[in-house]
Parts: sequence; structure tokens; C-alpha cells
Amino acid sequence: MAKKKPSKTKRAKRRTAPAKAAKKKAVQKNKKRKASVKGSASRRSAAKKSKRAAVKSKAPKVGRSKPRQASQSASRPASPRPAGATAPRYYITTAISYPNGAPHIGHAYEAIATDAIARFMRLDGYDTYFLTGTDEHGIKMLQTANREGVTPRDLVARNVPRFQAMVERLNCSNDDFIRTTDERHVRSSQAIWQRMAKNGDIYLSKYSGWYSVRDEAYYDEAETRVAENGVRLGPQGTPVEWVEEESYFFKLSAYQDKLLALYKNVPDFVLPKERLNEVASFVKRGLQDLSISRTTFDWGIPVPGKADVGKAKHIMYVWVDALTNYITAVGFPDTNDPKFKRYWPADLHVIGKDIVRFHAVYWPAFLMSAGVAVPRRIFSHGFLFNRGEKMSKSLGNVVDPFGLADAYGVDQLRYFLLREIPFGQDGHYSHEAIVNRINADLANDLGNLAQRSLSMIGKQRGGVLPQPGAFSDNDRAILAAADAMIGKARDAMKTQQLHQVLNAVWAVVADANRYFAGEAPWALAKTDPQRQGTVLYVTAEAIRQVAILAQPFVPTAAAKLLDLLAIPVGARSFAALGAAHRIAPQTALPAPAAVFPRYIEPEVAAT
RNA sequence: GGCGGGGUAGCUCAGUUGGUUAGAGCAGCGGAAUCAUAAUCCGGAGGUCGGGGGUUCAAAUCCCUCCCCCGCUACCA
Repeated sequence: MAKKKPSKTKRAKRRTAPAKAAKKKAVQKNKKRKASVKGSASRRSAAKKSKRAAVKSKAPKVGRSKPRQASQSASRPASPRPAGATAPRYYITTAISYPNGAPHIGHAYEAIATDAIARFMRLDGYDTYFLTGTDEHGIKMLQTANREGVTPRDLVARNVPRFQAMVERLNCSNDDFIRTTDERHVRSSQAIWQRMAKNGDIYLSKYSGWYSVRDEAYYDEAETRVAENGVRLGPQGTPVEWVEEESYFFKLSAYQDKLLALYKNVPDFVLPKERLNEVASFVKRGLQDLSISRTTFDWGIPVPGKADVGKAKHIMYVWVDALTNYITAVGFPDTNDPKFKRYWPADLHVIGKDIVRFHAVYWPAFLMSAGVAVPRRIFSHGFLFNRGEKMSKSLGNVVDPFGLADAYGVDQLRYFLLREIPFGQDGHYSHEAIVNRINADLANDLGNLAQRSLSMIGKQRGGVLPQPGAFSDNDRAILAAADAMIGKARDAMKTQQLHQVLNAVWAVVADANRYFAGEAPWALAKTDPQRQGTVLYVTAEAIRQVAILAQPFVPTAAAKLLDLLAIPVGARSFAALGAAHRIAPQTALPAPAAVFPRYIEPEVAAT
């Protein structure tokens, strides 16, 4: 996922190093079907690396960056929105992406996962509001623009559309795409600032430390050393000088107890759980006040009011500006806005593990100071690592979201990322792993099952779904397994275990294949047509439920499959699952067509 | 350095209030079937459960210790 901006506190530590690399491990292979029943999941520890990366300390804002994506798209195939005034509401967000470059797979992963959750909740009857967007201010943006000889505004105008296009390409169903350069966000940020100031939590002081012009970073004195010639050098070997800059500070230190109380009262405020433990221990050690403005550059939101102290013109530094996007989108500062009243506090902020602290510490503290409710949950996902270089060999640019989508298909990419990686843990992707999932789970297991059963109905049943006879024990068993999916899915979704949802659904696909092979309807065609009809009916019903539950993950293909089963668009929500809504017999079905094509290695041309 | 998590089949993992022959998926091997997207089904094989001690009638599961990996954090220079 992504990370965001760095933080800094007065002297901050430097850390610049980006993440490291990946671990090792090998690849996996697999082909055939997979699907196991129990699930496995384990999310346990997510390993990860990243830590450094995040903070930096440079002078002014600096960039955040990374993850998330956004955009609102209009496409969103299946996934009707129930909404309705009486429906429970669900507000979910991704972190906003830092568009100082092109979107990468980390942004795509976060967008896809968040979209799957949003679609799931919608299908389950929640009036869901899904937000994503871009975090456009900061010194990194300014530096990138300068390097390229354009203005920050030009840079943003050029890059943001790519993020919007990515979200659309990935078939994300976001309801809004916020940009921190939106006028609404400027007002919102200034409003929350004033609320915090009014509460007595903002004061003017000095942000100082050993600053390296070359590194554009502040260092702790301990990180510096004096060279033989008397020049003090930073860890990178560059000269540093003592700099004091006027800055506004937020009294984060005053929120230690309140934050600890929050973590204690809401044990699942941060998931996976290990992350909350880390955050809590960090807070317990004591919090320093936070520098929240800068005067050395101006690409940011101006600090409101009498902010211009002396000659210095302050702009907000990163976090206040960035985090506030979540309330801006629902109408803040107008707390009477219908959207604000309905959707805030957010139910879930999906973010990268590198920015957990900012969301679990700063954000709730800002909100408490401003007198606004805190979000209900922060879910931190892991990082993705490309295992091996095989991917780029014959596929060229596959590491970028658009390239991956072109090479494998959007549904296939979504399925792979959400099924292969326990949500919350780091994951690896490789061409082999993706192809295995596509062919084994999608093409062989589900696609082939649908194809063989539906084509049988087409060829031997005149395209009409048979009227079933009395159900046998085997019939009842597979139907019961299908009926039980939604319960398992909801259970897994309570803690965003997306891979477990898919695990439960595909376990039924495996059951259905065993059932189909065991009943051998192709043989029954000659010996017992009535019984064959029952088997085909039961199989179609199982596929129907699988397809409905697969919609959040593979929206386009699932919709296509439901079309093949002639399921009305209005009967595709989770409310249609279970024994009370069996597929209607004697319905004319359209001619079957492949829903999940098998991935065939492109001809290597080659020499 | 402190705290926390983890080292189980080729790969990804599940399994710990201790107890029959340690499980799944994928890969691999063999067989069946032939409706289907060279897909499906079945079966065997495959593991000193990181190493070493210990407790116990019995330990992957408990205790001690060592090695390695990862995360948060601290500090040393």
C-alpha cells in the first residue's frame, strides 16, 4: 500500500531510505484447482519492512506519497447499490495517493481491496460511500515540478488524471474522488485547523535542528558528526547547519491518555491487531508535539486567520491537510451536511502499514481536538513484492497497474491479489503465481464448471434450466454448502479477511466439481434424464450463489456468469442468497460462453 | 538492547487446554473418466514439525537454551 507522507517532529530523524527489498521465499506454483476448505488464513504476522521510509524530516512538508489511488469511476458493473434511507450506512476510504509520479501496483492493490470491501457491503445491504483521491500538496510535489520545469499545478494536472484513470481501469466503484487541491478541501482544512486552535491545541514555536541543504532533511544531533576540517556532517556525509524555523505546533502530547483510552475501548480500532499493539506501545512512551506548518515553501494550504505571524507565511504541513480529506468529502466543515451526518464517522480507513501511526495517532487526536468523532477502524494492509523478474520479460511493463490489467485482465488481477495474499500481510506476486491462480481457480475450477454444466443444459436440455426432482443427500449437501457461504463470508468480512471470503467461496466451487463428477450427469442423460435434470439444476444453483458472492471481487465476470444463469439484475444482492431464493427452474438460459478464459502464454516470438 | 511475531511436506500455509498412522491447497507421480476452457475426479508418495536439552506414560504442542527471519522501539558509537 502505500505510504504517505513523512512525519516529522521537530528534529525528526531522517530516514530516507525507502523500503528495502523483498524477502526471499520462493515462488509457488500451483495449478489445478485449489480451493481448500478450511481456510487458512492466518494472517498472523505480516512481516514487512518498511519502517524507514516513512518519516523523513526534512524541512517542510515533504512528501508522503505512495499508495492508494482513487477516482470515481462510473463503471462498476454489477454491484447494485441498495442504499435506501433505512439501510445501515458504511463509509470506507483508501488513503489518498501522492501523485508525484505514476500510480504503481501498491496503489492498485489498495484500491482493489477497498473496492472489494465496498462492493461487498453494498451487496450486503449497506448504504455505502467509498472515497479515494489524491494528496497533492507538499515539498516533494514542488521539487518534482521544479525538476521537470513545470509548476506544481501543472504537475498535478498531468499526474492526477492517471490516478483517476487507474481507479477506473481497475473497476473501482468509488463514489467520490477527492483532491486536496479542491477548493472544498482548502476550506475544510482551514476549518479543522481553526477548531483545533480554538481548543487551544495549536501554538507557535520553532522547529529546529541540524539541516542538510543537500539532503533537504533535518537530523538529530546524534546522527551528525564533526569532520576533521571542523564541518559538521549528516549521516549521508553532507554538511549540515543549525536551522530554526518558525512553525505552528499541535499539542499532540496532550492526547496521550485519550488515545490510550481509545485503543483500550476499541480493541479493533486498528487491524491487524499487531499493529494496534505497536501503536499503543509507541503512544505509551510519550508523545511529542507535532510541527504542523512550514514557511519555507508555499505549495500547500495557507494556515488560516491571523496565521501570518511576522513575515512568515505558513502553510499546513502534510498531515492536517492530508488526513482531513476524509471529512472534507462528506461535507465538512458543514457538519449539518446530510452526507456528514449520515456517513461520518467513517467505518473504515484502508491504508498501508507504513502510515498506521498517522492514522491511528495523529488523526484521532486532531479529530478529538476539533470535536469531531473519530473513525471506527483503521485497517493496515501489507506491501507487495515482485518475486523474480520474470514478469517483465515477455510482458514488458506489467508491473504498472495498467500493464497488469492489460496482460491478465482486471478481474483476474483483482482475484489474484485478494485471494493470494492474506489481507493485512505482505505479499508476493509473479507472473507464475498470477497465471496459476487465473488458470487453476478461475478457468479450471469455476469457469470450466460453469461451462460444462451450462453447455449441457444448452445441448441436452434445449437451453432450459431443468425442473429438479426430489433432492438426494448429495444434492442437499452441496446446496447446504452453498447456503453456508454467506455466513462464512460475513464472518470473515467482519475483520476484512478478504482472502478468507474467497477461500470459503472457492471451497464450494471445489465441492461442486466433486459433486458434478460424482453424479456424472453426462451418463445420466441416457439412463435417467430426470435425475440429470436435478443434478444440473443443483449445479446451477450452486454456481448462482458462488457468482453472487464473487461479485465484489470479479465484478465483470461475475455479472457475466449471472447473465448466463438468467439471474435478474435485481436478484443479485446477498439478500438473494440461500434456500429461500433458489434459481428459478424452467428458465430459458442464453447460450453459454466462457467467463474466465484460460491464460495462454503469448507466443514468444522470438528469434 | 528491550518488547512482540515467526521458523511444520518442493511451494504457500493450517494445526498448540500435550494423546491414535502431523493436515490442506498447489506442484509432482499413478489411475479413472471424457459432459467441459488439454478442463474434471480418485489414489500413493512426500515432513528429524529450526538445533540441542528437559518435564511427562505421551510434545509440533509445556519449560530451558541456542541459531535464523521479520516488526515496533531504544541506544551505542
